Amino acid sequence: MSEPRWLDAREMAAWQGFLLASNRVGHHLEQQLKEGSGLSHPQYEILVHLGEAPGGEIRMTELARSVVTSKSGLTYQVGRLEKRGLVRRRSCPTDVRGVYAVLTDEGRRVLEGAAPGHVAAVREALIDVLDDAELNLLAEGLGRVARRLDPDGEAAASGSDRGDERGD
Amino acid sequence: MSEPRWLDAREMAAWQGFLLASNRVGHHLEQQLKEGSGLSHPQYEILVHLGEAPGGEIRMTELARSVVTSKSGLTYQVGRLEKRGLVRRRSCPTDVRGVYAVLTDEGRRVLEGAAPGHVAAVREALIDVLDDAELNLLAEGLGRVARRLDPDGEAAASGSDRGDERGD
DNA sequence: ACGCTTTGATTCGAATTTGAACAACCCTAG
DNA sequence: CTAGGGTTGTTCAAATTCGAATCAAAGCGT
Repeated sequence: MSEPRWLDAREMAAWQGFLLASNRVGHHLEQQLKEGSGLSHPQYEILVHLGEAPGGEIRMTELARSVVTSKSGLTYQVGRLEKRGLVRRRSCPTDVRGVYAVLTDEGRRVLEGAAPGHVAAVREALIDVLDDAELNLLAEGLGRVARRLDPDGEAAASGSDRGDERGD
Repeated sequence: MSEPRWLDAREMAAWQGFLLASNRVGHHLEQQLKEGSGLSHPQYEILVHLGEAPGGEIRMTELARSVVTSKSGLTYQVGRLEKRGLVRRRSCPTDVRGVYAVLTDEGRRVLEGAAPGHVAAVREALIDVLDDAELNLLAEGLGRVARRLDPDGEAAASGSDRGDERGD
């Protein structure tokens, strides 16, 4: 811990690229979603997860783990979605405290309406800008980065990936 | 605009990796900065830019362009930094409306105190997790992605990079 | 059955972000 | 010189975020 190892030019470029790309892609998608379907990105993510879950319902806590926002943030966003009729709350039969978030028909409709524009935006902003090698890097390298910072278990499967592949 | 081109498995993995890594690295650094120096990431970025500017001062509008936040967001954060004595405001002599944000001695001290821990965190979270080839791809690929989404000039220099390299 | 520790979800207050509206000002064409 | 158009920075309200505190209920060992 003597003199800190500063970043050389290449490392700096990588860091700057990562930082800028994160922010700009984030803003770009936020924008697209908002004007395309009136959804924020957190909200869209919630709908996606619900749409893929069997029965279209997930417990709040589990949902909070799959999504970027905190627990209280999730309560807020689900409340918002509920007010728009895209999601419904159902209390868990086996656990009085438990609450399921359930995707309504209307919610599924909105989700399916929003998805094409969203993937198109993702392609335009990120995927289609990169070549094969670069795509692999994002998947492998950044996957590794993300996994190392996993708030949950430090003990990730030693295989190249975990089992929670989800769509978009 | 017929049937949208969905993401195949590899593209999906890349997108997920990028998204997760962005969020987790962001949170990680935010956390580290906050408890290391009581600075938020936006605030730290402001100090860095000021620290590299000649005379340690930059016009508000120019600063707003270099940083992630919006114009009003910048006003807020500079106000915050001013209250902590790390930044001072100075009105521009040639333009009455103009305002320079100026790094104070105390501000420079705090910046220099915060920098080592920050780069260490950046290394730990991102840089040191990737090998040489991956760093190069990251710099090139995400640099390209970021440049394409540049809110300012669509007309970027055709060279591989622009001239605004900044430290961290 | 009884305490005690965890867990599930919400509520609350404080901090932050954004875009729109605003007031003041610069500059250039005519 | 002077009106019009663009700039500059701030203010404002609304939306969102987070973490800590809260409250009820489940799980557990005895």
